[in-house]
Amino acid sequence: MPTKSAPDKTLAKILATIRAVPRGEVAGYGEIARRAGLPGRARMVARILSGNEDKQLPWHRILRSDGSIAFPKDSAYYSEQIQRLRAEGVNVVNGKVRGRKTAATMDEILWAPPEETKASKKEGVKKAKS
DNA sequence: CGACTGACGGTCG
DNA sequence: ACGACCGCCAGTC
Repeated sequence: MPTKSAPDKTLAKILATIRAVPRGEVAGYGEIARRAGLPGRARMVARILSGNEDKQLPWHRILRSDGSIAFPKDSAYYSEQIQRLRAEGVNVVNGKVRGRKTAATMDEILWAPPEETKASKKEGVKKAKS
């Protein structure tokens, strides 16, 4: 194996970070790299994933920074990734993943955390709890 | 050693 | 919202 590439340590770190992504969650390439302590190595993460063979690896949870699928729509992986994500309860629309940022449903808005409390300035939007 | 490439990211028109 | 451009990093030719 001629290519020695990055130290196995780095590789392991990245893989570990990817595996650390909880089910039903998604993360960007750059995000993974950054979490792994490798800022600016987004492409390296992509390279690793491109050559991965580990089925255990939740590669489908890795998307672009804008939340879109990294594959062209005509790619087989494209649909597969979306299916896997949906299987985990992730909302995917038009090749893009809807994180909690985009409040798709009204429920999401009403149930949203006090972060965007701007809504609270309205009338009696009392916050509810589970 | 230099050019090309890629499951990227951010900016600009 | 979308595509064109440019910048980055590591690997391959």
